Amino acid sequence: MWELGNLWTDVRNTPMASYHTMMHEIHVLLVDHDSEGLLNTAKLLEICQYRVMSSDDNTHMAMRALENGAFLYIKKPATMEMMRCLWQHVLREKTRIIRERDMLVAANNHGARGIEFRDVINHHREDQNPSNLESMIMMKNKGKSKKKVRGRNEDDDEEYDSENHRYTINNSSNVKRKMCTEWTHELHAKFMNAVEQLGEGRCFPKEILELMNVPGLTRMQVASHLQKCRNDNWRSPLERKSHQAAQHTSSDPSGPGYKPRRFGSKPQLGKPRSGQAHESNGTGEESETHSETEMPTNGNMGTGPTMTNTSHSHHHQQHFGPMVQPGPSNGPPGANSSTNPRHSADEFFNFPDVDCLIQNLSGLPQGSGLNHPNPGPAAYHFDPNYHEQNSGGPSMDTKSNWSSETSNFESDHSETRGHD
DNA sequence: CCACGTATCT
DNA sequence: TAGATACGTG
Repeated sequence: MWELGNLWTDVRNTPMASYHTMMHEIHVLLVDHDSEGLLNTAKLLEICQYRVMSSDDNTHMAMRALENGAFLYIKKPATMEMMRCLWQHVLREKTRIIRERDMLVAANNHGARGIEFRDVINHHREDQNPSNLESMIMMKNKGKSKKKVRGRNEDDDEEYDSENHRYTINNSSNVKRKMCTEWTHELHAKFMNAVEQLGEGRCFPKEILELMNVPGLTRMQVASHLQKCRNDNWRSPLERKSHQAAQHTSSDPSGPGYKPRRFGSKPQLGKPRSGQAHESNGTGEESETHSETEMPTNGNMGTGPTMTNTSHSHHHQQHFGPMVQPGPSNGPPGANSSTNPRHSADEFFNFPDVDCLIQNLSGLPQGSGLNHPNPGPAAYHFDPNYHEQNSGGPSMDTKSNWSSETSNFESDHSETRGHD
């Protein structure tokens, strides 16, 4: 937790960014159906010298901000204490973003590609009517998440989880958010590449994760994605964008409920636990097919195309290399406006003085590009056209891949999983 | 305890 | 819906 007192002092002593200036750069968008509450909150914020952009008809703006990753969402009643602490969240968030981007950039320099994140708010609350919102603080945000196991009903207050980046503002009005990775085209391509390397009969989350070598990505996430892909429940962002993508493979033999399993997944049985017996391992992995106990879905395997290839035979040499980047690398905030058209909401996310402050306090480079929602080479993409730009790019037939290539239990990967 | 697959949640 | 999480199993 940041120490308010120290920071407060630091901020005020900071020559490069006066407190007043900094606060004025923190834009706060208020959305509240209760005009009185709106006024009250606005008043609090203004007392604290934030720049308040409240407007009774700012629904559109609110939505744009949300779409672009607003990250603080505060419920009423807002208190002065909360207002006074808001700026810390801005700084913290920005600092974190810088650090994470640095990490990702470093990783990129080593050939590894970070993952793209988006805010769950953005994901789940698109349909949310602004009138339901109490009030919110809109700020740019993208970051990484890490799982946090919680009880199901555990919905009440939570402390700040440094790994999860969830916040709780003391007086029970908790400001929490949840991040989730987005399986982009590129990320999925890596996933598929790993799957193919492993062989479709024996792709396990852990192995996939290791092969993917994507910083920040967790096994759980890979497992989740694997599940979706196995059940053919995943659509690439492009497909999603292109309007549900026409159901694609509806020409299935088994009828409407037909859901071919991918990658030859075999729950439990197919999984040769490291040291474990892994009965009938060796070559004939299909032997498990009948020994199968409770996976009716496996019947689908038979219906599938039944590729006999090994992973190598159809190894698509997909170039994950130069990930499509929206614009010229690291251009100054407005420089690449041609490729990165600004949104109206962008103006919320521009805090030059805050960056300055961060630089002072943390020693982080100022050229970190935080001024712009679409910073460039890192994995944070705000550009809504980003995927569209990709679409023209390397046409990796990821989806069709799965459709055509089903599991292969006959693959002769003698190499079992070598660890654990 | 770890990793997995599946079910369920958000 | 997509992705995260819960949960039971080996």
